[in-house]
Amino acid sequence: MANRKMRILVIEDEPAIREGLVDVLVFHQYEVDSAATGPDGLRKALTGKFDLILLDIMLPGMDGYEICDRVRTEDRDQPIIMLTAKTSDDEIVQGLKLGADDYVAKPFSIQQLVLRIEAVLRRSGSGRVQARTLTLHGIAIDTGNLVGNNGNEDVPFTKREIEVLAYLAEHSDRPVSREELLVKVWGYAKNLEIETRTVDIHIAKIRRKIEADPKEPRNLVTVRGAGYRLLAGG
Amino acid sequence: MANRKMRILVIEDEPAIREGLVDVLVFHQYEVDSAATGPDGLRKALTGKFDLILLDIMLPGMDGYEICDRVRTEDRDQPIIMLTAKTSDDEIVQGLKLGADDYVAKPFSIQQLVLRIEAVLRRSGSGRVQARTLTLHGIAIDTGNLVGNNGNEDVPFTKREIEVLAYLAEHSDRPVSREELLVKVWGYAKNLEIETRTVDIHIAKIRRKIEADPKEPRNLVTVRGAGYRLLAGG
DNA sequence: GCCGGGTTTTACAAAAACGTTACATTGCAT
DNA sequence: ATGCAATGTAACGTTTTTGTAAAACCCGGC
Repeated sequence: MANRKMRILVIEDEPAIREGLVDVLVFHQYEVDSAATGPDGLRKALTGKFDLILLDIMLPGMDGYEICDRVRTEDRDQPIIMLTAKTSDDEIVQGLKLGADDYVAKPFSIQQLVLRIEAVLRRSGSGRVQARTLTLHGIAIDTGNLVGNNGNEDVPFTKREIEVLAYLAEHSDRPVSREELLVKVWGYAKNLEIETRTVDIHIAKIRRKIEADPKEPRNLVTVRGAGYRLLAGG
Repeated sequence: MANRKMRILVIEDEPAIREGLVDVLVFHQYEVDSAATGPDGLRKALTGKFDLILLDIMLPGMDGYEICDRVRTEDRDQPIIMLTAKTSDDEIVQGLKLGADDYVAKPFSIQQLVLRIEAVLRRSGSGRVQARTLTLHGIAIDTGNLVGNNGNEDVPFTKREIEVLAYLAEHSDRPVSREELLVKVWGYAKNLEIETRTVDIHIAKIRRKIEADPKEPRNLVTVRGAGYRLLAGG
């Protein structure tokens, strides 16, 4: 599973959008299949071979909610991203409640969509952290090779550390709580009473690697009462 | 995301249902209290500290309609969801007339109920402090990151301070009393003799952060005898 | 089995936030 | 002006949150 191509199914009736999505995803190194109708999409989805399903809500023959529901009945862990035309909260909430992992409101930017796709795939445990470079104050981190370079020497990171950093980087507009990290990175079930300090420990270790002065962090700051936040830019 | 747990009161006489509801709601991250009789339920409901009340109609001592009515007389905005055993239109209509925000007919699926709860809470907009920017005279406050910026430097806020500011901002058309803040932000029960100055202290601390001259507040003013008021705009 | 890197728990220290008490000050009615 | 109730706030003790060293644990490779 390490480096095989991820398989994505696109269920979308509008030809222009469907073909555009397929092209973009192929360009981004995914293996892509597509369906133009609800029933056809459901049939393909139920083969269970896809790492992710991109699912439009408005479809001829069968709407996205029902497909989502039926696929999830079959496979609780099938990652699904809903494509919703409206931004109505109700619609989004309904989608998420039916088990979608994320939703993207149309019109969406390709970049946005690809980010979400990578996030969902990583979360789903397929374990692929997109190889890229995180540029912080005083250090650049190659998430693919698990190493950083501070201009002086290479600094090795563990996989877990990179996962934490990648998640924080993806949500660098806000602080991320320990609970959220436990759920999204560690895969703990939500709602459990928490009695672990493992997040803090990992943050401390990361800080020792990425901060010139870990006591005065400039990259990975604590927002007391809310969580940790990675400051973008460098 | 600086948010507190939502508080829900369950008023239901049948122990099995009541306890089941409590368990489910606790699991869903709500802070839950319950009452088994009408009078007890009314007493708790009138404390005003709950973001939502789940109210059975058939109750010993006092029926759900009366409770709904009396609670609504006290607080027009108290969100209430009725639990009705019958699906009779009359019953539902009567409940909605009396001001219930929604009704759920027994037997209901948990999923269904949780969806309704979330919908009502979202509509009522109470509780969770959503990330946004409060723009005041001389300072802009990012409630998601718990920091303000006065054009010169970053000013950190605590969670409680942000909750108070957010509540005042939401009701900036009028002064908000200390008691109301204690109920809505601190979660104290209403009608208790007050012997704490903690609200004043927090106001003082907030003023030191948001006012150029805390002695002459321009953003957070005192309305003697009525409470505090946050002046919008900047 | 044993070793070793990575991870988690334990245990304690430090820092920040919180609430109370005590007293000062202000505004308003008389 | 005087008195009283409401408001402001400094200072202190308590609780909660966060930081981190050190020990325990876990698991794959040999």
